[in-house]
Amino acid sequence: MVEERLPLGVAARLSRYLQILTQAKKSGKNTISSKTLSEYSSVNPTQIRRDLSAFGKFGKRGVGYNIDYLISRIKDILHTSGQHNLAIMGGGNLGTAIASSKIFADHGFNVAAMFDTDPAKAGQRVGNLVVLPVSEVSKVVEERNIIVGVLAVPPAAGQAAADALIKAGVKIIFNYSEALLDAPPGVTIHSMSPAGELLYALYFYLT
Amino acid sequence: MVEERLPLGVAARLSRYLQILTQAKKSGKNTISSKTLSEYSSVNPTQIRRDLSAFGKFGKRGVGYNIDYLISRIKDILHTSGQHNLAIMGGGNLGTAIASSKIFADHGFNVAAMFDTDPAKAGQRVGNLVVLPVSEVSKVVEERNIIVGVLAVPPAAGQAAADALIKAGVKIIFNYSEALLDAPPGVTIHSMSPAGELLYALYFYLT
DNA sequence: TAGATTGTTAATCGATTAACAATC
DNA sequence: TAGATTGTTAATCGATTAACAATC
Repeated sequence: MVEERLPLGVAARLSRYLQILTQAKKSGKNTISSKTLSEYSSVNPTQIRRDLSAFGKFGKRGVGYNIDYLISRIKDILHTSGQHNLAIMGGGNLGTAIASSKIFADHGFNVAAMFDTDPAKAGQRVGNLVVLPVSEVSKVVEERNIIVGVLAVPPAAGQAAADALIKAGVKIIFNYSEALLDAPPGVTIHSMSPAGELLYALYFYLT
Repeated sequence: MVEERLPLGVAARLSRYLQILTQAKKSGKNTISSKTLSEYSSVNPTQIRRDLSAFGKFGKRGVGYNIDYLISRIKDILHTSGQHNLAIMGGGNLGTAIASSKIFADHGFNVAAMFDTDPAKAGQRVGNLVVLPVSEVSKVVEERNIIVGVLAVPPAAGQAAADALIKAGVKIIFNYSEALLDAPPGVTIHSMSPAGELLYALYFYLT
């Protein structure tokens, strides 16, 4: 079997299916149809069947897809079965909310460190974590093998926080702030854009 | 000029441009090129020029696009110039973070109410807001003309929170929890999926 | 057997990209 | 004038959709 990088759209959709399947499993389901998956993902059911059947016959006609099996197959396709460590920049409400939720843990992402520029916050506990000063980013990122940095800081502090992570060797920056960030080649910036998505949803409501 | 609903992709991209332009303006820029917009949006520059030129000649050759002008043109196209009220369900860390940020305010969304199921939280202040009990959702949604509900609750409480909003007449649910939600026709559920997006970013890092 | 749902085809539509003349 | 960037074309590729036989 030839290993080629998936088209952007396919990788994005498979990631989305994986997230939905993980939740569906939690709610006690064992199988799921392309129709149900379509309702939760806003992807056309034919498209879903096409995406999956490109890699093998994963489903059972008349029944649907076995959730556990489909999760393991998609993880294989995306090469994302492992555990990965991430660091959160910002120990405020947002950083605390992210650290406390299982949203990343469910997919093998371990919150391995939390940093804050405020000296008064250093040493405070947030769940199992102790907030560290930004001066320790480089050391900790290397020691704990952190490849993903999550920005949960005010927009004005976004670029500085990103720079500290990048300098330390982090390769993927997940930006929860609305700041526009610059990064060198080889570093991926992924910005959440809730306001943009809300504008989009509103457009279809208004028209 | 014929008023037709935009294709999904076009509306999504225009919303994204609008969000980036709003940030770029804040950083003091007056003009922006399709190349720069491309770097921040991950949309091909030719695609951006095509999206915009479908509605008129908004740019200046050799210079780029005037940011203020482009913002006002895109708002016209998306019919999103007005002010809209939203309610946040959940007065925890996430709800507080959303209420405190300007991420929605920049785009004309006003956080008009915050609710929590915890009676101990009712009456507490979060910024300019007073946390209200869930029993008041229907009354407040009507009084304050709220059309968007933002879910910032634990996954197990997601469906109940959504149901309360929908019953009250909210038409757009913006889901920050990882819960899978069911909604009747006419109600749009828009779920954030940070874990899914992170899996996607990781795939391209690993391959 | 009857009902449901997959896997697959075929046709259409929108997205992507390179290239370049027009023009600021 | 020189450099930069838009607006636009043309060609290719991927997404979308309806439809339906296969089969659980």
